[in-house]
Amino acid sequence: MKYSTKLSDALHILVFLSLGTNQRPTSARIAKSVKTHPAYIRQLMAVLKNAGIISNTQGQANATLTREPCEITVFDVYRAVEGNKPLLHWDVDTNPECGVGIYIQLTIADFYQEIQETAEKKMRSITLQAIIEKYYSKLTRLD
Amino acid sequence: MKYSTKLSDALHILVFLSLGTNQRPTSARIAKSVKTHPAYIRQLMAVLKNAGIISNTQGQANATLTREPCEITVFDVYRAVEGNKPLLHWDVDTNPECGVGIYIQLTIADFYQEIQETAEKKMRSITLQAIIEKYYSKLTRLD
DNA sequence: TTGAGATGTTATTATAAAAATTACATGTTG
DNA sequence: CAACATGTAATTTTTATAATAACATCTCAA
Repeated sequence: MKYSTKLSDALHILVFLSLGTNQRPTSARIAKSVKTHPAYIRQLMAVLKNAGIISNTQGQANATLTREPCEITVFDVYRAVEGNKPLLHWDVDTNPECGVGIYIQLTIADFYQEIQETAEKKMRSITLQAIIEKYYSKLTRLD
Repeated sequence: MKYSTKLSDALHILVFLSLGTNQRPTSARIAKSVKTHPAYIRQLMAVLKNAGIISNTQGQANATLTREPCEITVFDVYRAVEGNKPLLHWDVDTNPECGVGIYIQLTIADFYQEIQETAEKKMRSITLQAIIEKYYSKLTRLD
């Protein structure tokens, strides 16, 4: 399949909103920046709105963050756009007849869960604020 | 796309080899346990062999681990089968005309790298030995 | 009140990464 | 030599995702 870039694109949207250019944040303008289709942006924004991360009104291009960038974490956005989809996938379809098969995968699932929690903890520690700051520093000095 | 289960399947193979049943570990037998195609198992085993995790001889079904299960980590297997593929993917194809576009994604890439390293550190801490032990404990008591 | 322009939402199509499968060369052993 | 195994490349199928289309609904200003 294609790789999911939903998290990246959703973060892109949030940074775009934070920058607050003098132009209204229409789905068309954001789509141009992300280089994608406006409808896809609207879909992501609907999800972000549903998760309470942004607010919006139909008919108007007035999307804004519902809270400060320092209070929005990468994990909030990940959960919003990816739901419960994990980073690693165990093999659901093994042979149930073979005792080894299913129990190995269930064991692997346990360890994947540990890896997931570790990654999620890290995601919780990264705020939109941090992303914006690093973005600005990239703009000024080229590091 | 489909989700990759290469890591899970490769770990499955390694546990299968560790268990050391009285039957030879042919790709056909392992495939039956994983419920997949023998050629796919051979492909994964070729990768594991190439990474120095197992040894094998063509024509014989004599695959074995090259080192103790406590010296093989989940990360070793991840690197072997997934190469440099990361857990999270930033959006490579943004608008270069829009300063926001590419620099946001480069910034996101930096933070993804941090998340990646955190997850990899965790993966390094999980050994095949630990998986085998947990597997056995699942077999005996049902937890 | 009407029209331009915006979001909201569903459905369909295209893309791409992965597993499944095929085919066959090559190696091993009895 | 025959049966059976791995090694490997090529092709096909599957499937999660992005792209796109279509249209309802909302907002605002002329």
